[in-house]
Amino acid sequence: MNTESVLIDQWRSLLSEYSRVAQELDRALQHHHGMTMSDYEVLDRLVDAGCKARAQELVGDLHLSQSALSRAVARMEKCGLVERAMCDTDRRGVFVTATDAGRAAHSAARATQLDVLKRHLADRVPQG
Amino acid sequence: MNTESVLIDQWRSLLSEYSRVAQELDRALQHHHGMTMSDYEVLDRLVDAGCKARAQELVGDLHLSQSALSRAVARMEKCGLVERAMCDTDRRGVFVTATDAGRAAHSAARATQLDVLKRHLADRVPQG
DNA sequence: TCAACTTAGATGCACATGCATTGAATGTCT
DNA sequence: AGACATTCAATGCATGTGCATCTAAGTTGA
Repeated sequence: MNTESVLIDQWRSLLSEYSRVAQELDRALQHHHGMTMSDYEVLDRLVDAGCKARAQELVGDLHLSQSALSRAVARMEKCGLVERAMCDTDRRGVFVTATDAGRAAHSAARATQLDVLKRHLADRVPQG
Repeated sequence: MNTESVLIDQWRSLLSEYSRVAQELDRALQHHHGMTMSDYEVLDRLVDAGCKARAQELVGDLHLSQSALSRAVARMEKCGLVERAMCDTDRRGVFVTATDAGRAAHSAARATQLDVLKRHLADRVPQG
């Protein structure tokens, strides 16, 4: 049996599709919102979590290393999209909260994301 | 209808699976062969093309920018995996050829790749 | 209480990437 | 032939990333 070439084909497909969409998405987000795909992911999870979350929680949900998250938050803080706050119960921890501007940016970026996905995931067959 | 959340779910799945596999793959290739995932991709396409190809052709098949390819080839040349040669018919062009060491490295790295894919794509349902 | 260990997050560092530009070679049009 | 545009590949630059490390804070155990 041909398990190996099937695996490789699967991987190549996955890689291809990811690369295609990610490139468009990154470009669009960068161009329209000055935001990385990672930045948007962070903002998105943050909003999902009620616009306030421990950095630690976010790391678990994202495909980013701890240091990458730290810098993403720093970037976004500099842009006024989020704020960092001490955590009372554990002063090692950091609460990240989305500002009004952050929520607005998220909303706008989400529209951009959907637009890109519509154009570049359209040919995907939904899996049974 | 709920097209939008379906799209987003699809994208999140794609991103998740890609990230998981890519991370393992990158780590394994780096650790065992001192090679980037991109380096391996380049070497792989090169072997597919008969161990000799124009840089230009490679760019088309890969998910890399022209500059990234240029540097990947430079890296691999420094490691003795490939060689660059003038192209007679178009002296702007560059032929990239896999050396013996390059072919050996490809073969070894391919085994590593398959190992990772077996362990991390195993739960994928093959599509129709 | 004090020492050893663990955990949260920031940062120095090396490095891969994309964009824009450069320089050379080729093509095209008059 | 000569001027202008296009293409190939390399490179300066800015930036995002992971790894290893650091500091501060919390935890555990004697």
